[in-house]
Amino acid sequence: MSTSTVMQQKPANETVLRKKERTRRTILNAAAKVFKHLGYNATTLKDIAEEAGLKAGSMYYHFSSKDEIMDEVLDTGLRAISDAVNETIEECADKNDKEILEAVIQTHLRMLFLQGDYVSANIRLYSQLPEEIREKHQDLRRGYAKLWDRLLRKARDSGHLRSELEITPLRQFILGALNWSIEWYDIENYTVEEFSEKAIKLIGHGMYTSD
Amino acid sequence: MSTSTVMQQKPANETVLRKKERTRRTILNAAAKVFKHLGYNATTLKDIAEEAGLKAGSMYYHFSSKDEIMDEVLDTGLRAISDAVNETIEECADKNDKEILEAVIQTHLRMLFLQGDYVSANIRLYSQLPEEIREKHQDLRRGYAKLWDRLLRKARDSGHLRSELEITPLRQFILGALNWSIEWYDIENYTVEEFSEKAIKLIGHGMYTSD
Amino acid sequence: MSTSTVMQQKPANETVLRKKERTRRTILNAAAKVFKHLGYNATTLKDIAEEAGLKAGSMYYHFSSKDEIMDEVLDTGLRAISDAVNETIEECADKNDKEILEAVIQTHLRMLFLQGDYVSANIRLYSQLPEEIREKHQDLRRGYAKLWDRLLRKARDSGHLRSELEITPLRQFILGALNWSIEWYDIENYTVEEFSEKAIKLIGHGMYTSD
Amino acid sequence: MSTSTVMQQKPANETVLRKKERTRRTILNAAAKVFKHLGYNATTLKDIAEEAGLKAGSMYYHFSSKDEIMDEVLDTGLRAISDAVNETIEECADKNDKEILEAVIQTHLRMLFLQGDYVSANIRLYSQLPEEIREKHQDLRRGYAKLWDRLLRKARDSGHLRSELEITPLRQFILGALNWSIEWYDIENYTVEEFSEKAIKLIGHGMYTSD
DNA sequence: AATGAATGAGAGTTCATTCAT
DNA sequence: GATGAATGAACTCTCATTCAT
Repeated sequence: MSTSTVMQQKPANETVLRKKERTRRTILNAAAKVFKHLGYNATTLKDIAEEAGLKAGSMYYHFSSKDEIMDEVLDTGLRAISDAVNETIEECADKNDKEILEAVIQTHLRMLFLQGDYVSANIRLYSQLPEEIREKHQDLRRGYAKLWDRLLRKARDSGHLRSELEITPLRQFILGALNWSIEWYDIENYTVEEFSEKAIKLIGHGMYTSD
Repeated sequence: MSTSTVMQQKPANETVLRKKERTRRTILNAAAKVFKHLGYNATTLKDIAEEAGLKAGSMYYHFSSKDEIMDEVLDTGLRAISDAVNETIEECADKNDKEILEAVIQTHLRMLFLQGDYVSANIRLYSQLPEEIREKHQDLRRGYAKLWDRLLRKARDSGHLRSELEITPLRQFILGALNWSIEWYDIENYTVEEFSEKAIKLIGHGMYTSD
Repeated sequence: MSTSTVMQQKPANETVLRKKERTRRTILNAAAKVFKHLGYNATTLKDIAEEAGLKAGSMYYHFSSKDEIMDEVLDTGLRAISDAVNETIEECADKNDKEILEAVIQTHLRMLFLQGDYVSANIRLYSQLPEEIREKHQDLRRGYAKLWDRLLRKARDSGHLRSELEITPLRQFILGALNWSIEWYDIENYTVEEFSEKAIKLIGHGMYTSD
Repeated sequence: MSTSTVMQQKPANETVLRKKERTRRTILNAAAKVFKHLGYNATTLKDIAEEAGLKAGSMYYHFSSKDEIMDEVLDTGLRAISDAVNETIEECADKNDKEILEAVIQTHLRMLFLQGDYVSANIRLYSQLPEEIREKHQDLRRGYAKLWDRLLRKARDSGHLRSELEITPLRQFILGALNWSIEWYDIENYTVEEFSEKAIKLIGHGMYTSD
């Protein structure tokens, strides 16, 4: 009844909410990690549960199916990288299209390697998912692709890229080269910055001696 | 028991052997196709059997496990692309390192898109396989990687590639860009030759306007 | 601790008791309804809880198991119909055995169709219950059967029923015909009174033309 | 190559066919028995498998789901009783409608008590089945109901039954009384013939002394 | 060489039940 | 008194594998 009572209750309530949310997050983290490691089909709910520190059946209090977990991992990953790239673009408001492109490449790689398992799980698993799951996720993916297409088109229009390059295959080559690095990049060898620099140089100027 | 009986058996025996070999091949073809399409875990032996025109149990006469089939599909795929690349190199004995590299890129892509399902199954599935299967296949993979490394190093030493490029990441970038194309390349849009040309130009000269 | 405190607590306590009792009743009503609709096994505690407006776990404050709820629903249903029949008999003190029998048939049907879900849940579910639950309920059931047997025997002794009829099968036929009607009787077609009249005539005089 | 070879193969083939068919039948028999005893939901595939002498998973070689087994048990039961009743009618071609009706009642009861578990499983379980299964089975049920309706209408039109009786409720009362007997009839007390006679008398002439 | 038939291990999922809060 | 959260046992179903024929 006193103010203090109300204030005591509020945090209590919040704590409760946080507990559920915390467990959900724990499960998703575990799922992202295991999914990324084993792939979709080979990952068992038991695997995820063990990683999250609870029993398989318990996860049904938080999610209604394995697919739903996968859905959320996928979306979280793509939103994370998409948001980061958008933010990068905003921060580069005063730079030219080439500089923006390079910043975005770096951000894409940074998210791929440093940002938990969501992004990398998304990239690694997408192609091996059952149609049904992939479909639900398609719109987000397309959105990210269009974001790149806009950047590339702008850079081409402003004369930074060769005019004969077609946007779609270009984007696919670039993202292919970047994404594939998840299979082999070892942070022990280069920092993400060093790695990005290499990638940018190669994608930008190619491998041939320029003469 | 009579001589004639023995002589009848011999060809019969040969035919039997040939038939066995033929069925093995049929199973492998079916397996490559289905594995490529569905992935390792999602593919059932029944799926493969149906595609091959027999019953699941029958395959155990030819292979001792699902893994063994996968093993052989993987190896066949890598041997095919590896042999093709080697052959290309031989054919290019009189060309310079740059020309060889470009020919090899084209061969790699040609094998990926035109050569049955073994090569593409190998490329698509490798990363999602159980550790245990991947390990067995590692040596072959490494061999193919070294083959590329040799080509790239030679081209760099002969002044065709920028001297500051490190071989290993370079190879990984290139193969990443090429291999990833399996997820999106559509033969309806460009012939493999057109496609290769684009890839070579991009990898060779980069996307920037050269000045 | 002061008198007033005690006096405040007393009503408070009573309210609590009443509330507890009220919730118990709410749960039982919900249970009867859902059990009747879905059957014993297909009904989840969550279903009942939702119908009762609380959460599944909460019911364990009022009942110690699903079986206990079922027990009580069963007993309540049989007590209701049994009490109603007894009351009817009392009210018919001045009527003859035939008239009593007819009144009782009507009461049985009225309870079956108009009296909440307890009676109908009892009738519908009894036969599909696990042995263990059925056993606990057996005595009540037998009591109701004996009640009918007494009525029938008396009516037979007083010459209203054919003397060659055996009481037990007779009772079972009658109750069978009446109880089965729960599967098909539609209150939209006839009122319970019309329906009872039909039933009484049929059971009383049979379907043949009487000659 | 000789005729005898061909003839030897044929039985072999037949035996194989029979084996599969025999196991199917074994499973269905087991299912009918257990379903009848425990009800649909409480019956486990393990229960059925044990009764049939194999493992739960093995049944999926013969049926594709629990529901499919239930479907077939239901249909088999209704077809059996329906066929038997039709046959009875044919055999009674020279009898009058009343005699036919009585013969049919006896057949219905005979099937209910003597004819394996299919018929009784059908009668006992129908009302507790999930909507979805019930729907598939509805047509057959309706067919059987119509068969009775025809008999009853004919008997009424030919003056054997009271003219004021409505067919549908009459049929439901009769079948209710007959079917319910499955819950209590004990073959130790009366033969099916004795039992049928009682039923016919009661349904035909009612319980009242006729004056 | 191939098939029919069965198995057992393990998958995802459901649910009555428990218990700290 | 009630809830949120978790558990464990059991369920239906799938599948690689086996083996008699």
